[in-house]
Amino acid sequence: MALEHAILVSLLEQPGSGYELARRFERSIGYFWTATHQQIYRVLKRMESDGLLDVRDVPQERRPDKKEYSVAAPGRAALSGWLHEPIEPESLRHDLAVKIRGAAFDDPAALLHEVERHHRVHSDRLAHYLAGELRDFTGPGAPAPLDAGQELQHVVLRGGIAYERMTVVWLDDVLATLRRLGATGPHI
Amino acid sequence: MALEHAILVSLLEQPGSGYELARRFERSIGYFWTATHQQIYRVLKRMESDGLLDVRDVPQERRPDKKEYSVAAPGRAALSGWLHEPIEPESLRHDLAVKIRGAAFDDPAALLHEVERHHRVHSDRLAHYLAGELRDFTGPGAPAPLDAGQELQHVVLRGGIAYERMTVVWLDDVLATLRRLGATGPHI
DNA sequence: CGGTTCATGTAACCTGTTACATGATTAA
DNA sequence: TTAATCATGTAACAGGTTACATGAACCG
Repeated sequence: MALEHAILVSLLEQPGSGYELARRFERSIGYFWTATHQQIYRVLKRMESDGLLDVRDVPQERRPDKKEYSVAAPGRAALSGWLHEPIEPESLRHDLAVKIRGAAFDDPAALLHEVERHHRVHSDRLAHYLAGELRDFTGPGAPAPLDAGQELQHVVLRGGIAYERMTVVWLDDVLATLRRLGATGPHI
Repeated sequence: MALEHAILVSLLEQPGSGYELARRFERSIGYFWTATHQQIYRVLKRMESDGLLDVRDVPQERRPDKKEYSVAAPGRAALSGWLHEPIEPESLRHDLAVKIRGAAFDDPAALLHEVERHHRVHSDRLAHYLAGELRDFTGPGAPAPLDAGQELQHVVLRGGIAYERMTVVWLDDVLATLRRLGATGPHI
């Protein structure tokens, strides 16, 4: 149930509404955990009724009112407990790899456009992460020295950067392989 | 519904029983898509009743009989259709990154053992993939030249190798960061 | 007048996980 | 005789996805 924990971390970093959380899950924390607003509202409700979160109604002018959630003491304890439990190292879930192996039973060259599209998406993400790193951690406007929370956010971002960089290089390899197969020969 | 497609690819590569598929999902195809036997049996049953697969009862001596599944024409068509559809580039789902960011609100040093454990698991996977590459693709006993299917399996395996290598390097970075924070200072 | 942003939700469905269950054979 | 391997499944539950729904404000 890592979504709960991701929400606890995000609300500890900064209290906010379901809507705001949904947007954070599109960037920042969303770099390594995704969730839709439907999921978030459902889980927030449960966490509140379980006493992990506090809610505060915030009336706003010219905007709909919002509910601002923050972490209650039992929520903090739950997070701490989870942090001390071991978790399973993740395994990949990679549709594109399934497609690439499946291409042996179809036309490998037909995958070229798809792989090129993924290549563009990952290149864009890489550029976006690098811009964020410059803005928040390594650029002239960034705080120095960083506090522990910022150091940890930075090392997680470096992981995202390493992942995207590795993926772009691998997709180049995939493209070269598909082109070679398309050029030299027939398929099954 | 990528599990269906992963099963189609695996059964095209080699027909087999639910049990055999479950074991393949622990290695080979499991490097980039995981599934348990319960899931596999459920999906096989559905795919068979949808006409995507053929079943053949195979009586065995000194072993329980098994059901050998193979891909029927509509299954092959379904795979081909999926191969020509675009899919969303994946996003990461990485609990460990959630934990690392969460460590700012707990004791960063307490995560050291957990991260070291993940480091060992990924190092082992890397060694395992490299051994497989040598055995199946680059070593003296490997077929040469490779056919299209083998080339594609190899490029997917190279992706797994790149992923594990990147992860091990990143976890070194995480360990150094956690040690630095533990050494220098108090936390929130 | 139409699209985007802010803000919240319900309902149905599909997928994935965990626990339980059976039963034969083979190796230590 | 105990554990592991081969082989198949059911049931309950948790988690994730997709579609539908509402409504104000603001920008062009």
